[in-house]
Amino acid sequence: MVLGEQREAVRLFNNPGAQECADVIMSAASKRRAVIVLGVCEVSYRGRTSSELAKGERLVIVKEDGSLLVHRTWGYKPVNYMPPGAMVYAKSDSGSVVISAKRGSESMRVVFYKVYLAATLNFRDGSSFEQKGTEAQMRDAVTLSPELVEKGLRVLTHEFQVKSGFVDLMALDSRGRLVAIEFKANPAKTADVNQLIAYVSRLRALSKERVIRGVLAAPGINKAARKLLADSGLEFKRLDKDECLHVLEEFKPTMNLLSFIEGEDEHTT
Amino acid sequence: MVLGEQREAVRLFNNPGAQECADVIMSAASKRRAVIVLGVCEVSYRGRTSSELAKGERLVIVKEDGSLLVHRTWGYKPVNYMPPGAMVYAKSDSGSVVISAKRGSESMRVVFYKVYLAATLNFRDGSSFEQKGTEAQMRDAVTLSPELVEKGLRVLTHEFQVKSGFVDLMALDSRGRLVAIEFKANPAKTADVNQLIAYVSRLRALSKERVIRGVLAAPGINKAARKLLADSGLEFKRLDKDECLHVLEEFKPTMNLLSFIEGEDEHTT
DNA sequence: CAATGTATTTCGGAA
DNA sequence: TTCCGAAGTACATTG
Repeated sequence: MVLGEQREAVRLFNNPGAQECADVIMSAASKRRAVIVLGVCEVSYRGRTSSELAKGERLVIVKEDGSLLVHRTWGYKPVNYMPPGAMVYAKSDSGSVVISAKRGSESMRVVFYKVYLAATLNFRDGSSFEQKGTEAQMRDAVTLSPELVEKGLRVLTHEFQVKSGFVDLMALDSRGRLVAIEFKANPAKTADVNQLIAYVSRLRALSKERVIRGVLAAPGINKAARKLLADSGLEFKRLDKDECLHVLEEFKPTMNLLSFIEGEDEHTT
Repeated sequence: MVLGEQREAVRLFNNPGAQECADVIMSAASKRRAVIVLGVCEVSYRGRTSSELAKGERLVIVKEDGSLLVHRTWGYKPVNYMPPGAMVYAKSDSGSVVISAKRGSESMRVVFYKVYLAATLNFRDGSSFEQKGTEAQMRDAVTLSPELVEKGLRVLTHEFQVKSGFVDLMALDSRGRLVAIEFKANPAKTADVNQLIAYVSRLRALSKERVIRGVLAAPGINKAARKLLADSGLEFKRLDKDECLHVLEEFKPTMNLLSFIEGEDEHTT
């Protein structure tokens, strides 16, 4: 493909026969290389559910980690797939290419009646994927600047475990009341309120004499969720993702969060 | 690609120049056809979060609905993507191919420094995707055969709305107590118990004199969830997916569920 | 290893 | 259109 180079990043097989195509897939699998196959196929899956997909033209990707994706020409999600870790086999069977994938009790079978194109990928891709603006970062920002939620707030701990799960952040307000804070990076929904309800009721069961506040901190909240929250005696605090990122940027030069928290724990005796 | 046929399912562009590649993508977009591009690219995304992905060899799929996927050679999920509905543009810029996608406040930019292969797909795929063994089907099976959960159970309604959400199935047990049933197609977790807790506490608030039972019906349950369930005075009922499917198969010849339920509603005055 | 919760969740259905 | 919850969720993280 790329003449003059040692490594061939892409090797094409145009209109391969069934046997050739099966060989290409098996050979790629043995070398831990990804393969893409374009053609007419049908797919069946047995495992967590069962599914059947009748004949049609699709793109199939067999990845080097054993994951297998069947993509149509529309939609974000693959119409059928196997998660990473599957054992993938391919064979020729009466003019068709049969790709089978097994992973525990799950199995998938793709039958290609016609293959337009197969390509093996010998790709290099060591780059890391950097992402900003997640829920964890909102929590970190509030840990660094509790006033993002309210003035006088003091952070006690994060990921505090109760039976129903983990409270994102536990804090004390200016009047000494415990505050359980649940962060959401997206507009809060009823399910998120349920989560907070469960946490707060657990906390109240743990300590009946203390006043426990529950705060849902998110960039927004829908109407039903807001109503449920109010009815449950809990609070909403709008928290902007950009503000949080801004705070993190400010603190970044000084220290990183991990060492900050670890250090504090060590100094607190 | 397929000689002698009118339609060309796959059109290949081997080592295309930047301008040619951009043209191929724009032309495919205008005809609502999918394109795949193999090559060296970097990706940035701004929107719900921000992300940067440095240079590496990847497979990019531009689909006919405007979705755009950047796949590495491993992993089920695309490393970067735009959901369906994006406006996709491509242009050549100083030897590189720049693909931009916009959708509301989200935007993505893929820069290809080298394209090994581009292919436009003129695919036919009208087949429907059939799936069996979902949570909704478990609920339907129990509606048809309430004894799957327990003897003497009578189904009242499904998707009963309370403030916290929708109760999968409401029923009366043999002693006239209300039973709220939550189905899970997968082994039940703490989060599922929290959901049931929220529903049952809502129902109890609605009718203080009635006894309300809460049942979590799933093929299994993990330990923590089972403990939380017991502590909350709720019940677990193991429900096998295959049994449910069996019931559905049995009833299938007689009537379909929809007409069954609709009909019952009409006759109930 | 199991369990827990996020996700640029996506997707479909119902109000 | 908005809202809601399931998903063959996948995935990272932590006990």
